[in-house]
Amino acid sequence: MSTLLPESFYLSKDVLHIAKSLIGKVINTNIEGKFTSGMIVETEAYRAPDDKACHAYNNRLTNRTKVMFEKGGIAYIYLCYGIHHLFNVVTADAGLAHAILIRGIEPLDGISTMCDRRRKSKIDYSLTSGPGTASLALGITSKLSGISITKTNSPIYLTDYKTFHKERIFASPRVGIDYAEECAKWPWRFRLKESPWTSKPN
DNA sequence: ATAATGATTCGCT
DNA sequence: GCGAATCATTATG
Repeated sequence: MSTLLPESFYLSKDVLHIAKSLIGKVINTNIEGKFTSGMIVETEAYRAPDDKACHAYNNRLTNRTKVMFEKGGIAYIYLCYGIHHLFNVVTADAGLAHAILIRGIEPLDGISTMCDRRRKSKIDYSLTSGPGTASLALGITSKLSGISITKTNSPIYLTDYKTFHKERIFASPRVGIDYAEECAKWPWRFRLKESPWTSKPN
């Protein structure tokens, strides 16, 4: 059996370290009576105040970003391009706006439910690769932003699963953040090497 | 109160 | 490869 990731997991280390550690962990969702889960294969770290790509750059505090300033172990979910609900894990102590975007998962349980939500008749590699589609397949919406992810009775929680050697985790620049100038080059995107469930290489 | 925009995806070429 | 879809969030008046 896999064990629940405790709150201390999100507080003990730097967000970059935790982003790497999340590769191989499992995200479980229990939403609208349906249980789904998948192994995380791709993440990106966002770290205020000096990361221009982070919504909370320079500790900008708004109604949306305030969730990131809370203590680690909760979900930060927001709508992008008016269509996609992107799921992030908040880390670090209260006052530090650090978060990790989940960009890709490998489906494990509830695959038929995920296909329904994605309006696909059968499973393929596009089912959960990419932050918007992964959230959709798992049933995650922005209404759930701010909830705890460290309780098994929560609609979203993470569990331990596999540990990969660091040689199998590939770091590269983040995508979709050209506006962030020099920060756009920082290798804060982490992928499981040779996993077909990640979005394509940069 | 209003207007601009984006941590994306999908369908067409 | 390119562009549209589509709306909460944000900054500004």
